[in-house]
This record gives sequence, structure tokens and C-alpha cells, in this order.
Amino acid sequence: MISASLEDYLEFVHNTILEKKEIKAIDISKAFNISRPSVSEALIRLADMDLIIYEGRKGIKITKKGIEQAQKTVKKHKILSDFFTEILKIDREQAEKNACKIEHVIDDEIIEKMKKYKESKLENNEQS
Amino acid sequence: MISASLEDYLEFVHNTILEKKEIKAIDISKAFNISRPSVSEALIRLADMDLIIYEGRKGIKITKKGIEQAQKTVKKHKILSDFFTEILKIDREQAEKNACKIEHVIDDEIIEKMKKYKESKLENNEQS
DNA sequence: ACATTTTGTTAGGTTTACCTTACTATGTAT
DNA sequence: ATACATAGTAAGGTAAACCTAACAAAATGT
Repeated sequence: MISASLEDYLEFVHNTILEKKEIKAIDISKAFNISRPSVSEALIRLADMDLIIYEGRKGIKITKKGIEQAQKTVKKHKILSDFFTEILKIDREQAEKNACKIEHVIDDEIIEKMKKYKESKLENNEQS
Repeated sequence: MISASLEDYLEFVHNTILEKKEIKAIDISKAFNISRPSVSEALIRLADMDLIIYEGRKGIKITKKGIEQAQKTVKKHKILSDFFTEILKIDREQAEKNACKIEHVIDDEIIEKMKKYKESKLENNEQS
């Protein structure tokens, strides 16, 4: 099982690669406000788990396994954050912040029910 | 700030004292499946934070500050678990399990909105 | 081309939350 | 009363996730 911290970093690696085609260790350091050595260490652990391929300055690549992992987290994040904003009327910033923490501990079944609930709620609103 | 583990132990101390009038270190050890030395260590940390008064075999007492802390956690736990069962139709066991983890990371504002949401939903159901 | 800045690594340290092994003190049972 | 079991402590260890200081390599600016 992957830790919350590593999951966060992997999610960021994934999102950044999608957005900007590449990512460097320093980007993670800046994004999460952690030291460069801590990023090195984390990337080595992610590589040990075959979630990324890390070759120092040569770049960070995400593996198939890593993409699958990251997508699961991204999906949870999105459903949580949408549920919070659209159903509970939480402001975006706070919804995002809480999604970031809850995505690491919540079960898939609850996420699925949140998604279904939101969908059925929005259908009803369209009819009214 | 208190850690998730310590918050769990404090919550259990509080609930057990309410239920059975007293609690021993060994009870925590059994409930959370952690070693006796780990419990000792945790209780010392809780005592350092003035959340409990710990005098070894003489017993564990919870302070005013500890009760307040524990009640906050219990409240979050209950609102989460009720929201999951009543709104999202999650079964009790899974709702409890997830509440246990989410209660440590979720903001008060979201908890409040969940509570309000559930209350207004139940009102509507009474009318229909 | 050379100096400076940027990026990453090494080495060593801290804290939290666990663990095991071994010891001590307390309670119980006969 | 003594032997045994239970509860707690002491000592020492591990792994994760962070840190700083110092160094090395690479990229950039002039």
C-alpha cells in the first residue's frame, strides 16, 4: 500500500505530465514545500514501487502502473471535490483542500455512492 | 495539533470512560491491536499534552481539555457516519470504518454542512 | 569560456508511531 | 505464603517522512 504523501506526489507527477508534458523534482519540491532531498527520497521510493521511472536530471517518467494508481486518486479527488461544491455548497478552495486529504483514506464504495448521488440530484434539478 | 493515532486513542479513552467508568492501558492495546509499550508511549504523549492524567496502574483520567478534544472527534464521527448511512445509504460497518479515518482530516465547515444537509433532507422526507 | 545559479545527491539528524525482549510490580489462586 | 499470570515500563530497534549543510553536476548569462 502506498502512503498518503507518495500518493500526493504521484498524483502531481501525473497531472503535471498531462499538462506540461514533463516534470522535474524541483517542481514537486516547490508545489509541496518540501526540501529537494526529501523529493529525491520520495522519487526513489516511487521508482522502487514501479510507479515511476526516475533517472535524476534525465527526467521522471510515469509507468503504466503509476498512471493507473494516479488516475484512481484523481478520480476520487474530483468526485469528492465536486460533491463538496455542488451538493454541500462548499467553496472551491476548501473543497479542494479537503478532497486532497480525504482521497487517501476513503473507500471506493463511498466515492461511487457520492457520484451516483450527485448525478441523480442533478437530474432532478434539470427536471424542476 | 494532535495526530490521528493519538486522537483515536483519546476518543476511545473518552468513550470507554463514559461507558464503563474506567479504562486501563491494556484495553487500548487490545482495541487497537498495538503493543503495551506503544500504549504506554501514547499515554505519556497524551498526558504531556494535558489531555489525560496518566498514573500507570493507578488509572487514566481524562482532563477537561481532553474531554473537549474527544467530544469534537466524536461529534465529527457521528455526523460523518450518519451522513454516510442516511444520505448515501452506506452500510453501518463501512460508514463507521470510513468515519474513523475521515474524522481526523476533514474541516469543521464541511462537517457542519453535512449536518445541515442531512437535517433539511430529513425534514423534506417527513413532509412527503 | 568562465562564473553563477539551478538542480539533484550525500550524509547525517529528528520525530512519530510502531515493534520486540526483558524486567518489574501487582493481583490472584491455591 | 508462594507461585503464576497480568499489566506496565525500560531499553533498544525500525521505517516513513521530513529536515539542514555541504557538495557535485549541469545549465545559463555575459
